[in-house]
Amino acid sequence: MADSQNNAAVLTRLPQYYRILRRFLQQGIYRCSSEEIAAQTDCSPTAVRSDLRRFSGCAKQGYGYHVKQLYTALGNYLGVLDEFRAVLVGDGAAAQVICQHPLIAVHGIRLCGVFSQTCPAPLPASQTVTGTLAELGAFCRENGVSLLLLTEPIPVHVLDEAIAGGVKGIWNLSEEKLEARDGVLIREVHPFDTLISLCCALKQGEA
Amino acid sequence: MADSQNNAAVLTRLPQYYRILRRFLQQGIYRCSSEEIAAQTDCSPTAVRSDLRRFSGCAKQGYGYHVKQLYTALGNYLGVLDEFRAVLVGDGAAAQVICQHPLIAVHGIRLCGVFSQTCPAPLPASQTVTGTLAELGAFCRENGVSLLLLTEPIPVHVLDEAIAGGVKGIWNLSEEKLEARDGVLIREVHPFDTLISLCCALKQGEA
DNA sequence: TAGATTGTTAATCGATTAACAATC
DNA sequence: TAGATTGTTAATCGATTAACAATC
Repeated sequence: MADSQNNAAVLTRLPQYYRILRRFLQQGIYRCSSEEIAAQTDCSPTAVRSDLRRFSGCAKQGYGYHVKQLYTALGNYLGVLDEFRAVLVGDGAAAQVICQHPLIAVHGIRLCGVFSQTCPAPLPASQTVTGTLAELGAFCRENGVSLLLLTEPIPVHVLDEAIAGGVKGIWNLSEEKLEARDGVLIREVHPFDTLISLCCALKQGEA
Repeated sequence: MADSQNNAAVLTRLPQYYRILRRFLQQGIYRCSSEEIAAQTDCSPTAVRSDLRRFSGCAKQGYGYHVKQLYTALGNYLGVLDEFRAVLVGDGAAAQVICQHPLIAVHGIRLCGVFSQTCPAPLPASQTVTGTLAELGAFCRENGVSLLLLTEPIPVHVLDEAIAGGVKGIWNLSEEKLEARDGVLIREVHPFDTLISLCCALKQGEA
């Protein structure tokens, strides 16, 4: 209701703001204006204000935004404070990289397990379980896992088991496209696409 | 000239098409329609046709697109066939993950070196040099490196040396924002933003 | 020729911004 | 009060789409 501004474009920017606010907090900045946020992004101050309108409880006219309040409100809105349980399908290197991210290392997502065709080596200093794909479905069910992070393709029947085990969202970093399924949200993620567009820009007149 | 359709939105889609066409080729599909491409993406067939208009040499009315030709033309346009030389700044795990991507493993980008505060372990079965950040600038100059892939923040003076050494584009996967510099293209990449938006969608009514 | 599918335009849709009133 | 900055609207801008002509 009245969430008319809940469009796709806004939803790509809210996580950016979240990141920027976290940096502000780390730097001891507790108050900021839409202009200061905009300077860290590609958007205009007007766009920032328009996006953050729904969090107007964290702002005062003439003063700006209360960073801590806004960070919390945003985190709450984005579901990041819910500590969703996740499982990674991928090899040890991918797991190590992903574990380092603040969203997992600090808070937001709780990475409960890492699974692969052959069981990955245990992660250093972590209580994350490792196992083979055959164990994935049961593990999801027993541990209330709702998120699946894919860095490599998995067989369809393994995916079916995970979904049967309660997985509701899939973050797919692999090259293989997943087909849509009822009741399951899928995000195909392709970071290398931006590297290609960088090459393109580099090739066309250097600037 | 007459490149009026060269807007940002199109440039985010061309790498997608490139990926999809590669998959088609792997599957032995040598001809496809705009509808078949669109089915693999979030866009409409009309959008695909409009985007690919500039490659009309690879299409025939009533027939569709010639996959091989279009793949090559796209790769050429995107600069991916130029085999830019790149250096990665990051630890061994990040390097291992990034090396596996077809853009680097197969063709497109030539990863010449991996550098970090402490020298990373050599990559398995690869001629990629490893070294410490102190060696980065000289290495870039001596090896014609034009791309810097960052998976962790680097000290400003190291970045300066790399740029002085000829780096023209930076693909920044780290959390630290880089400030703009003349003559250097920077892409800030945040794959985890999509994971956050997935959490958000998951939190709001499951669907 | 009939069928298929691109190329292209004009209309629609949605997102961004400029400007300023509201208010701290 | 004066200065700053949000909140909000109306205008602009740009991207998407529907529809169909062109043509293989």
